[in-house]
Amino acid sequence: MTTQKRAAQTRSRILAAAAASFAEHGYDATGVEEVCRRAGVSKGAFYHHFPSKQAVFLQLLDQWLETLDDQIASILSEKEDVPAALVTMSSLLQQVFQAASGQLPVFLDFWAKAARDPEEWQATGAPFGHFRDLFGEMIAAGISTGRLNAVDPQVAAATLVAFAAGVLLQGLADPHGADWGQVAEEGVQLFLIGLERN
Amino acid sequence: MTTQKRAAQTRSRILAAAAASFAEHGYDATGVEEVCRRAGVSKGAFYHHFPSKQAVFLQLLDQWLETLDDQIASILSEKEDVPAALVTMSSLLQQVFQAASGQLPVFLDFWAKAARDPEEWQATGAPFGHFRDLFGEMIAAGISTGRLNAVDPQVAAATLVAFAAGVLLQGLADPHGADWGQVAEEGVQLFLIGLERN
Amino acid sequence: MTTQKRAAQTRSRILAAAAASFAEHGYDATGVEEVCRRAGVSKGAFYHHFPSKQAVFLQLLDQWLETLDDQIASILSEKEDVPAALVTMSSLLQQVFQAASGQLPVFLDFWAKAARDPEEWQATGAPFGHFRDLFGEMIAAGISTGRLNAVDPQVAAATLVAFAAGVLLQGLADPHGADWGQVAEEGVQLFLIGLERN
Amino acid sequence: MTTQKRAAQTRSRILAAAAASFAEHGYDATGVEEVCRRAGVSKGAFYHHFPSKQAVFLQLLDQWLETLDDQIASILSEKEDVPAALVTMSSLLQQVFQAASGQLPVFLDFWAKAARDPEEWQATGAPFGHFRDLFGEMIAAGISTGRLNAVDPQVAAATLVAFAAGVLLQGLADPHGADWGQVAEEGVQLFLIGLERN
DNA sequence: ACCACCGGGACAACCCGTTCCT
DNA sequence: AGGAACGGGTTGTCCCGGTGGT
Repeated sequence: MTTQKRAAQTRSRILAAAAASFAEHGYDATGVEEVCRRAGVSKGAFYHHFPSKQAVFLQLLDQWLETLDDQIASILSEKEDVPAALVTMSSLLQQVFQAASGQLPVFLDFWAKAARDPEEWQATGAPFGHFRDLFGEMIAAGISTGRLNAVDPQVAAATLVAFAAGVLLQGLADPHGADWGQVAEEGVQLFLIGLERN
Repeated sequence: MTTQKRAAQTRSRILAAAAASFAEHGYDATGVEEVCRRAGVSKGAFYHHFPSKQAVFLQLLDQWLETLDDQIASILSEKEDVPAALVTMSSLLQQVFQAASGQLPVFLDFWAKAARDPEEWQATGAPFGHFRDLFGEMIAAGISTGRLNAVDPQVAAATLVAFAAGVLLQGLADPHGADWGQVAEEGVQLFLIGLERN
Repeated sequence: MTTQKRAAQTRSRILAAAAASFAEHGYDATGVEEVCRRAGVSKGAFYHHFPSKQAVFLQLLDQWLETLDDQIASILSEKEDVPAALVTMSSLLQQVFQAASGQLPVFLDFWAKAARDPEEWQATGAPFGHFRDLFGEMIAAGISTGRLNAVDPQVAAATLVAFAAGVLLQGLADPHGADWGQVAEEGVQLFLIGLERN
Repeated sequence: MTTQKRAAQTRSRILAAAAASFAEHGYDATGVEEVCRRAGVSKGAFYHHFPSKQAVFLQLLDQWLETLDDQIASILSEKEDVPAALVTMSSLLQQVFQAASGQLPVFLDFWAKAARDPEEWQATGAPFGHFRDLFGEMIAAGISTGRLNAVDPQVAAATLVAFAAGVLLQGLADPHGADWGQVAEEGVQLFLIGLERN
């Protein structure tokens, strides 16, 4: 039993080390050796727990997506007023940006790979579509309660997600080029004007 | 003279080969050798014309940015009606997506690097900020002509650019996950409702 | 008792799995892991029963040599007519070739190592010399009974063994390059003409 | 020109170093790094001249086969008396064994690989069949001149080659187990008795 | 000036046989 | 007997400099 615990610990140390290294230099520029050094394990241990470097990459993404999913779901469940929930979302953007700011570039690495290899996309990228659905349901709910105009919920959701992704994208490469928190908030407001009934 | 022409041709063949290779496998996964093979030149020629692989990459980006800049500027100058110009923009998105769809992933490669290494890469990335300024000016003009509400032009511009970038981003990885052309068009419409006066 | 039986079973499963794997990919190209997977045991078990991969290899060779020894000895004891026994041998060649054809390449692996590293490997390889002695005795017997010419029994035996080994060797790499069964039989006949009295 | 000469030199130094290393430790146990160290070149140079370790292996085999081919062909052309030529061959065996004794184990490495992979066999092993044909023609010639009995030339040739290969094989692993020179000579004599007319 | 080839050497990911602890 | 951990070793690829010929 102790050995299993040790194994789990080793596993998570590798994951943590990989997360840090990937965030620092990017996926490609990070060698397995560095991850091992950082985790304090041998290469043998690394390849005992993971079949490849890519496997830990995808594993990390899975973890993060799950976390993000939980955060979003909790916001959606708390608020019953749809417009207010959307505004809350905009502040989530800021949180995401600050909390995971170090790890966000890793998403870019992944995205760049996924854009070229559809298989890789489906392996882990597909859950992203889930976000669109979540927003879509939220907006559909807003429409049915009469709080929002009768737009196509899917399109509106895609618009929203696109906006959020774009804000992150720009904030990533040019953190001080604008007040991205303000942009997130006011952008959503702008969007809401077109969406809200009257 | 002939020599110079040959040289220029070699240069551009290298650039074209690099563009194709980068688009196919990504910057990191593309070897100088492959570029040379594709361009039909030797490595000696490659390093005679460019100091490094990265230099080719940045050169390519410069070219594309310039092209994009021209396209946008021409749209902005033609239309004097700001809201209509914005809608036209949304169709530009589709054009960009279809025309340069193969080369868009390269932007991601670049962005991922720029997000990490401010020094080297951001020199070329800076022009992206220029787009925001262009939009900002356009919106400011719309406000002064009374066509748009008195919002902060910079924030509104950032919002629009973010939206555009986000649409591209999603369309890149998941081309069939939604009708991105429709999203682009209707998304802009949505924002316009909030922007337009009355 | 049950424990001992289980242990013996595990041992033989490892040996069988190793035999199959070695035959398939060769000694060097076969990993201990594969053998374990195939045998359905853990690496711990493997190294509990055998001190090293090489030990398994040598053990397998021992087994096979013993088997071969028995086969040859039984043929030699049955026939009292020496020339006839030799002809029977030639059919044994075919049997060997067909029955153990999968395992013959392993002998090559062994031979290649033994040719280089006299210390470790030759201990097991030595029994091969035993075959020559067996043949030598047989031929000496044939001479003393007057059935064979008075040749040097050792040299004649070495000649026959060399011929047999050579047929196997060629048949191994080029099974369809000739009818090796025919070659074995007629080759022995040819040598017999030189050996037989009158 | 000078650079081309240097390149050719580098190439042959790599081949020589590889030959020596392979002979010493065997193909598998020899690392590319060791070959490079021995040749005094970098890995870059190695992989500039050869696409893989296996490629230099096959190249070496080609060279050796060619040499052997020449030796055999010269013997065959000098002697017009077939039986005498065969006896001369038996002394060639000794020469081969002594001259190339260091490199012979490499043949075993190759043979072991070729026995498992038919493709590899055809790449370089096929020429071995050529030897059989050479002997076959020689024996056929002997038959037509009335010096040899009317045996199947192909079978007789295969027998001869098998004998030769077997002698080498045994001499390789057990150089002092017998006087292989004597075995070669007397074995051929024995064989000739069965072959020669009257 | 332009180009071609040769060469350098660091480093990549991955896998190996084996040991140790439970 | 199970399986986690070790760490050195494998081949092959990378980007780039240097040197000489056109």
